[in-house]
Amino acid sequence: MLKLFNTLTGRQEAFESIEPRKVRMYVCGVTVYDYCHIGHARSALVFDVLRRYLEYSGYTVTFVKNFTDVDDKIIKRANEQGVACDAVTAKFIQAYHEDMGKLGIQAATAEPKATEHIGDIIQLTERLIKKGLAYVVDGDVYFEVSKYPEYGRLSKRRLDDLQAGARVDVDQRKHHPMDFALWKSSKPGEPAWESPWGLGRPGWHIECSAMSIRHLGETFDIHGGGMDLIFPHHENEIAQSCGATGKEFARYWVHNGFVQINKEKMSKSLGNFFTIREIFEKSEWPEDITGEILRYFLLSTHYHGPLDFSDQALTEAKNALNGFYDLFHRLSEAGGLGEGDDGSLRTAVERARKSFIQTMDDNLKTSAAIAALQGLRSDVNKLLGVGLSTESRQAARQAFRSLGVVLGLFQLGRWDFNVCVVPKPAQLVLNTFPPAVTIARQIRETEIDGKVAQRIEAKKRRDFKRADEIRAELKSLGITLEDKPDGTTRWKR
RNA sequence: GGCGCCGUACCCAAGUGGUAAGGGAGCAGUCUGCAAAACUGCGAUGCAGCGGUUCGAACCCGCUCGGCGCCUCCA
Repeated sequence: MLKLFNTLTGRQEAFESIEPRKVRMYVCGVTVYDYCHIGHARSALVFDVLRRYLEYSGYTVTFVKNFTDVDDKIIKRANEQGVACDAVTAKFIQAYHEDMGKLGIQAATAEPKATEHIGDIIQLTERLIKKGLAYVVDGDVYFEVSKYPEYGRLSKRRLDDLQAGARVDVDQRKHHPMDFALWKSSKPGEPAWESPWGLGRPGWHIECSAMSIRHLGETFDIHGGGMDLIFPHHENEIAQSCGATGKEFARYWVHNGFVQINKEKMSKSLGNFFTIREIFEKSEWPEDITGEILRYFLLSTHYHGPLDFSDQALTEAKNALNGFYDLFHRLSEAGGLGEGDDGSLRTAVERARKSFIQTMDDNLKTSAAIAALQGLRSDVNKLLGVGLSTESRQAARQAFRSLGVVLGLFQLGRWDFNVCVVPKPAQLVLNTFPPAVTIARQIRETEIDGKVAQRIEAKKRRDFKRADEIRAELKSLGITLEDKPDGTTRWKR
């Protein structure tokens, strides 16, 4: 039974879906005016994993993630670059899909854009005005916070407290400093739509209410986003939606913690952010490996806490992952026969699976779930030392694959994590290159394999000096060699 | 000022009242021409600090300290 920390109640609660075996969830995506950084990646990944785990647990998940494609920052960016707003948003929506795709983040069931829901937004705004929860001033529409008595229940704030901390430059036309715009009249040159209040565009918060209600209904199961969205964004969504419908909006509110650099929140204003594509560009590893490293890193901490990003952290993730892929490679190789203990394997797999489920059920403790997989890795390595049947080796690999898919890990093929075997000299005529690798990688791997073959020859002549030179040369290029007992050599990055 | 998150070994990180998992790094050993991998062993008498509750606390309560965040756009 899955338990989730619900920001609304401040407690961890057993998750029960409204409809049996079905989950409807909404996650706030990004405002598309720039490339995404790792903070965005973390949020996207956390909810990607939540979705995967719900599906693993047998739910059918309707997962909606929006794009905010009308906003001050977009307008500013478009003006700076002298292009239309929709050129900016189209570019960064595509970039979003590219970047998140590299991280193995699955597309949502629906990915609506604010501009596609102007009608819904206007309708919802009218509904709020009719109910007396919103008022019109000079073509702007504001939500009147004091008319929603429960305002502050998500962020645990009281209007009085907020008022005390409110800044000086409050718009005097507002009834209360915390009143927020549902509809903004537009200046010339800005994107604008016809509305009962004149030409204008939606405020930020209203779009999520309109889109979630449209795609998921007035009450749905899970609403997620980064912790910085709790106030005011999600607070305002609740006020609008519940105000308009008179029903509960989302039942479980899930928020992820920040990615930090040197203990500080990663943010544009501090300039301490790394974009996802920047990391891929700078990575010394190929794209699919870098993606898995990032995923492993981002999941190595519980989603609710802060996570410090650093080169060292990435290296540690890579090292930890190496151990898994080394094992997968061993599992794929022939040999290792002997007095196999296939029953012990089944026991180990079952133990790992139980532990994995138990920790994931406990508010998605991915760090502990990974620990369960590490335990299985250790168990399988030991069993392999004794010997396992071909069937058991396949079953072991399959166990890692099937649990790993929940985290989006361990799906790469036996060759793809840069573990390759150069055959014995007699077999050198055989081409063993994997078909999936890129041309660039093939060329580099060809060179490596040439060196390795030279070294095997040197070893045959018992010219260990030459053999060690080649090893050192490759080591300086980040290539590690492993001589296997059967005379073949395995290399990896 | 209000609200919230976090604080466990060199690093990451479990544990949520019964006497500190796991991984990475490091060191030592087995193996190896040498390495690598794997395996074995070592590694916090202590869980930010101080009090309290308890037979017993990293876990519960109180206070304090430290880091971060939100209250303005922010994943």
